[in-house]
Amino acid sequence: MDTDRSSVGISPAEHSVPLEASKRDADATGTIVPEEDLKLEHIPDNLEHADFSKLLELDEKNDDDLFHGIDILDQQMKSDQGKEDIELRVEEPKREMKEDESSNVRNEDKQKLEAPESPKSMPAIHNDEKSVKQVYPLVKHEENTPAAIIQERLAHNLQRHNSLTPMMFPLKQLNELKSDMQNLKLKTEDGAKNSPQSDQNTSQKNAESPENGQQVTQLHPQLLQAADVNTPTSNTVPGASDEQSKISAYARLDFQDFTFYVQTLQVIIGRRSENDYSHKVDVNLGPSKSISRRHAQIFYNFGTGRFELSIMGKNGAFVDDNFVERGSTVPLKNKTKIQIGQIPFQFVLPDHEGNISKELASKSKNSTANASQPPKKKNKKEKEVKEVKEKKAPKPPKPPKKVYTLQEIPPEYRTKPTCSYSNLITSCLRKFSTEKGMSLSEIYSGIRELFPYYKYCPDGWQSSVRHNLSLNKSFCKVSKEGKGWLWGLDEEYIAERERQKKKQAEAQAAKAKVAELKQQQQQEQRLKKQQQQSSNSKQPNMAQTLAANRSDKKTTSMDDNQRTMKYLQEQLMILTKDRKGLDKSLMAQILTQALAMTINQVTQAAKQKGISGNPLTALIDKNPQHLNLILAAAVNAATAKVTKGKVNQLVNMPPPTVKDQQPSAKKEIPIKRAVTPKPPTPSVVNPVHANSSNKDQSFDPTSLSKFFQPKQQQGSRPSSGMAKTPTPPVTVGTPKSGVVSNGSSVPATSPQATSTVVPKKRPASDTESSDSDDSNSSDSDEQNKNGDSSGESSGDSSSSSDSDGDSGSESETDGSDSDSNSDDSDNNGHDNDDGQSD
DNA sequence: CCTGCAATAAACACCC
DNA sequence: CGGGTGTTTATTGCAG
Ligand SMILES: [Mg+2]
Repeated sequence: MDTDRSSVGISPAEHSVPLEASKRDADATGTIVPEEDLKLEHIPDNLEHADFSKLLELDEKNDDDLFHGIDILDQQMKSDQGKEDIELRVEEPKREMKEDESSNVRNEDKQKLEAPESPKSMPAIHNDEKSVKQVYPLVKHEENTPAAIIQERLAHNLQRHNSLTPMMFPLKQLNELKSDMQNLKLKTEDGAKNSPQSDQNTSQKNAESPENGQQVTQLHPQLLQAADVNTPTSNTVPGASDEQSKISAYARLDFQDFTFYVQTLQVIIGRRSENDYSHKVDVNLGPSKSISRRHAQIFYNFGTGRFELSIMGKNGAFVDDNFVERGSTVPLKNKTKIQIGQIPFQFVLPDHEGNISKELASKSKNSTANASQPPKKKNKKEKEVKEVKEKKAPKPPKPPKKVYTLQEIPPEYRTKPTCSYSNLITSCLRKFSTEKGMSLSEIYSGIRELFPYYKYCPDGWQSSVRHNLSLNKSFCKVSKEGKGWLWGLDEEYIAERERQKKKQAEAQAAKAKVAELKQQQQQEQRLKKQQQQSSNSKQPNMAQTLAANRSDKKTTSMDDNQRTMKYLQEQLMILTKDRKGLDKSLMAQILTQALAMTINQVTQAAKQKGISGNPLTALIDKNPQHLNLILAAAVNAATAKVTKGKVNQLVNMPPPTVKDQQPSAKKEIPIKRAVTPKPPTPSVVNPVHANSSNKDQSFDPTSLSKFFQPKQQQGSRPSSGMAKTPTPPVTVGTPKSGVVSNGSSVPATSPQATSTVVPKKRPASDTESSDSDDSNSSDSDEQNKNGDSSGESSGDSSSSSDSDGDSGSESETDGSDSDSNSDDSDNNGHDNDDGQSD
């Protein structure tokens, strides 16, 4: 009964919801977020479509009832086609409800749903049944045998058509396979005796449903393929008595004495005695009491794309010789051995071609190659959650987690949200976190709140969330609480990353621009040539003339650009005369990037300064040396990038060509000494400036060059990173605004200074400000301290390199190997110390 | 074909 | 001992 602790703090919403996993433990931590924060609105109340409403109803019922959902589903589908579902009635005249172990009491509800209307089409059905039997004479069963019952079932299965179907196999040679079956010997031999007739022989096949047509398809397009193939006419009676080739099914259950074809997405396996019509059983395993009425269910899990087996029977079952307790659900692979009570059987999937795989695991259970999934869904986007459900086994140990059945999940929550985990976590923290952060379980709940999909799907996502928290630098531990940490966002890092992204985008744009210019240039040249030729030859013909004119026009307009480009290219060539062993393609990349960077930076700088016109041209005219410096810096930066740091200084900073400036000033730039975020204040002083006229002021070499530095550097990030303050506990709460504007120079502005923070120890002089926050400061401070002192800080700090790493591609190499080790160890190990201070 | 990235799964180490 | 947490790694599939 305990509800998941996570839910505790977080959403009231959870209550109303079916209730999810029940984990329990209310540990102290529980408290946390103000409940109000989370609200739920997932409950679908807007379903107007009849189908939906049915689903809803289902939702409200409890587990047991759910199992019957199948009918509903089927029915719905059928109804679409206007078919019959009569058979149901036929077979189960009236179920008196009662007995079923747990609670079938509510079955009736469902029944209403399923068997609403009229029986008019009945007749046909009957025929079908007969035909079926006829068709497959091979089977001979006496009335009460399971086989007989099954057959009965099949008969109506015939009519149902499966809508969402995984792939089916045409069972042409089913029979052949059976032989293999024999191989299976489960430990049940005796069982057979016990339940004498239970497993008699009978082979049955279910005919298949007719049109699985298109509507169904939408959901699982592929599923159908196979079906389509065979389905043709088949459906109801495979009229052809001679060949059973028409049968199609998603899978097959091979019993020692008979075969059951799984032609619906869910099949209930259990016990049913002759007169007992109280419950529906697709596969009757006979009267043995060791088998529950609804002992197991085989269903197709759309989420995992495979069939799964849920054990509901009290005595559990054996799957591939391993005991599976009640309440558990296990995936079924091709040829999975299953034993319920004393009855062993094997689950067999069709092979890809749609044929039954025949090789079978005759001998050893070797590795069954193909995974179990028969139908795979093709578009991943539409992934659907799935589920199965189950209940908790009282005595056996654990209350597994509840698994939901497709029908149980509100339609709107069946598909996985597209956003990435990092976005998921970020928005969760932004929305629910307090300055202290959120605990893992709170994050889980927050995410479920944000996207109810996660309430219904299997827990793998939590692993992903943890993985993200650890790995992604955007998330940091803010403070410690009991078991784990409270997580928060590292706004600084995020801002930084964003900046970087932007920059990259710009660079790309610039590159594109360069490419464009180049093309134009080429074109122009071509035209020129043509012109020349033509003129030489004789008189230009019309076309040529026109072309020429046109080109002229363009030319003039782009004259500037061309000239500039040409100039830049020339300069670049000069600068890079010494290629230091780099090959052509690399050089090409470097030059292109350098060009792009230069253009980009100059343009931007000009924009900032409000300079209009073509800044490059202006620069060329007014201060070529300066331009060269920029080019040189760009080349170096591009080189570092392209070579991943192998080569850092392709060009000597004091540019060869035009040098004569102040190498000193610019020199510092390229390296990554990070640390001081210093604005380019240095007096700079330099000839250049001097030389240049005032106008140039707009371009400050230093500042520009800065842009070209490999990466890390910039602003705050580095400093913080290095400093190690593992990012001041940022708080998540306030962040909204986010981003810091400025970029380059000082980190200072912390995004939202608001909370916490306080860089703490860190000798570094610089780290920016310490913001003070009154309110939280105290707490945060302390926490910070802890954090710092604790290993973590050390880890990070040590990893200053790593900080670099991520940002810059170049560092990759180094960062990865050596660093990681040391860092890691640090991190992990240390955590403890601090720990409990709180 | 290679690289980078996000999603997944899991193995492990720790802590309660 | 067992579950919740954090870290890491390996794998996979997609995208550029
Ligand atoms: Mg992290």
